[in-house]
Amino acid sequence: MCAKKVTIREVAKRAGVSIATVSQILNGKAMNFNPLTVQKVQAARDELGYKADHLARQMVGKQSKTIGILVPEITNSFFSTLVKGIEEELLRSGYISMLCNGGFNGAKEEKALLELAKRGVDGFIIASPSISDEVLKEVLQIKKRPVIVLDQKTFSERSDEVTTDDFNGGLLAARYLKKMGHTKVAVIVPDLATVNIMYRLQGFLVEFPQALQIKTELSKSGGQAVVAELLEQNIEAVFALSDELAFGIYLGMRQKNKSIPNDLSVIGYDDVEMCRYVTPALTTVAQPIYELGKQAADLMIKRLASPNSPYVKRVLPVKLVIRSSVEVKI
Amino acid sequence: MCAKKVTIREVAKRAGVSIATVSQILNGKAMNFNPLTVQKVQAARDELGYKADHLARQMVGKQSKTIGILVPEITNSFFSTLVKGIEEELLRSGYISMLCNGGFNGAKEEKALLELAKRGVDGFIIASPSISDEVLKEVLQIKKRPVIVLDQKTFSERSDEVTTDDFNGGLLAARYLKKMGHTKVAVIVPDLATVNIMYRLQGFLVEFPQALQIKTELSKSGGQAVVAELLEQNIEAVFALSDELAFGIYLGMRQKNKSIPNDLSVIGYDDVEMCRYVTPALTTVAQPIYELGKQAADLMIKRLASPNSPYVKRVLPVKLVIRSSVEVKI
DNA sequence: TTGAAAGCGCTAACAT
DNA sequence: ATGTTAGCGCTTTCAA
Repeated sequence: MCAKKVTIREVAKRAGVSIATVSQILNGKAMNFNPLTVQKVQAARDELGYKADHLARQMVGKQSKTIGILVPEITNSFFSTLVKGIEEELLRSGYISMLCNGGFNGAKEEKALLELAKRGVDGFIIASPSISDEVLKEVLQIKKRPVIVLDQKTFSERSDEVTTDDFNGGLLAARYLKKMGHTKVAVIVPDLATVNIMYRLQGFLVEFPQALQIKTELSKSGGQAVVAELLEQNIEAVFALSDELAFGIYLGMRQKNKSIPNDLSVIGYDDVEMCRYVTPALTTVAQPIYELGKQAADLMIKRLASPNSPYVKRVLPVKLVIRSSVEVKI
Repeated sequence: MCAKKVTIREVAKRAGVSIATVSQILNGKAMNFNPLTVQKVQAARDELGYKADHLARQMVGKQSKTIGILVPEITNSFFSTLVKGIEEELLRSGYISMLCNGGFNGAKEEKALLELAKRGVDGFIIASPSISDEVLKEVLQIKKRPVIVLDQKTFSERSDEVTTDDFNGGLLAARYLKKMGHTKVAVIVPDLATVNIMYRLQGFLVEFPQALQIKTELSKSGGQAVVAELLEQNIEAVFALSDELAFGIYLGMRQKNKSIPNDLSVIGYDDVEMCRYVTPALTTVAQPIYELGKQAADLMIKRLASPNSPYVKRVLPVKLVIRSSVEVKI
């Protein structure tokens, strides 16, 4: 009812002890105190509904229990489910997420990171291909706060890391295409290449070293733009390095009155939710995106708990999900 | 380079003035000071690269420049673009977003809101159908922090509000269907009905009072589940109260080997990005989702600037986007 | 076993 | 025009 904030002082007064005692007892050091005192303090706290003020606490150097998250584009299904995974795992441990959207824009990302740092986040989870190492280092150095780099880019040797098995993903896609009897294949390569995407490509090229490589933007419209060339070159099957790209190809094909998979087989990457709903349903390499987020959060929580343990790298498995966008030619 | 935090004291020393002077000058009260002093202080700040500590500032009762955002499901395209709009507008004014995902779960939402409150957010932007009024009020009362309720639910008369013209949206959909010659129509109604969705329905029913109403969950799988009944009842055209629902219907239809729009016309709501990429491209009522987010953020910023101005309600226009999922029968 | 007191970095009222 | 000082709510030595 009454909106007054109850402070530690009131609890102390009510319990008839000093504020120091209250602080101690309420912070896990109860064992050093007379059980009776403990009792009184806890009772007082409960009666008054006392909750320690987060901000005051941070000021004295405690954790903020807040993690900064930076993604390039929350609107992208991949990142939104990633964020969901992170956010849920974090909240479970009492951490909260501060989200920033970098928009693939270096300057904005830097600003966002700085703002996050100002608010005293305990750590950063960063998934952004365009963030530069220098910015990262700069932000990092302001205070010794842990960073977890996700998927998009390797960050030297100074952080934990979670990735998926990109190389294998590429391989899986290629093998499937080969098995289905395709030989004249292409792969769409983003102009803004990141480490993990390159691994996918490498995996793919193991089976199809001669594959036609077409560069474009890693987005729906990027995919759409590439259809003309695909058709000109008489490509049978194309490996899109992301589902987004594949969806763009779908649209491009429809606009040219061509059909998938008759006129062109396409295989995507990510296994975003919409893959099932698109026509024909998109065959794709599934990354455990939600799990990726959870793992990242988990790593962060562990790191915060023991800041000096050696850096960890986790790699999550991928798998092929066969649906209807690849023609069976044999 | 050096990770030490530079405090106001060092700036003061360097400039040869007191910390109070520094604080004043750096907080817009420079006009009361000797230009020379101002000069010195600013120089000192720049040389040292001083940035006021956010937390210390908050402690003395300043704003945190942080807004708490609660959405039910960030994974949903509608909410992710909403969040993007909010986040971008906020960041532009130096505010940062703390995002929580409610997951349509009252308890989790409450927890999230409480965590946000603990971190001293200046205000809340809440878009969640399942949040109860009591929880909202409770959180609100802890401190007098403004709330903006978005879309999903009206929150008594104690907050600003942004919505879109839902009634008109429903009307638009109905009129189009009628104009295209459809008479045997259905509308999918979510079992968890929110105010704005009800308006859509009402608008639709103006033109089709006798429309078949089918209840289901407001999600892709909800849409999928409803296809059987649609077919049984020989419905010609269906109004899905959200694009998600429509996508579900697409899948359901494909599974039954039926085609859209030949066997069933469908019209969606929201105009999520995927509408263009789905086959056939989905005709839908477009809400300016991104704009909705921006407006909400804008409202919040204004409210924070003048806490006592009268509450505002903005309603944004919607429009019909005609694509290929409705059959032209005339 | 408990309490007094010194900050954390900043702002704002009050002196000078 | 500028400096002094008292907090904000909490944690943490250090003494008692």
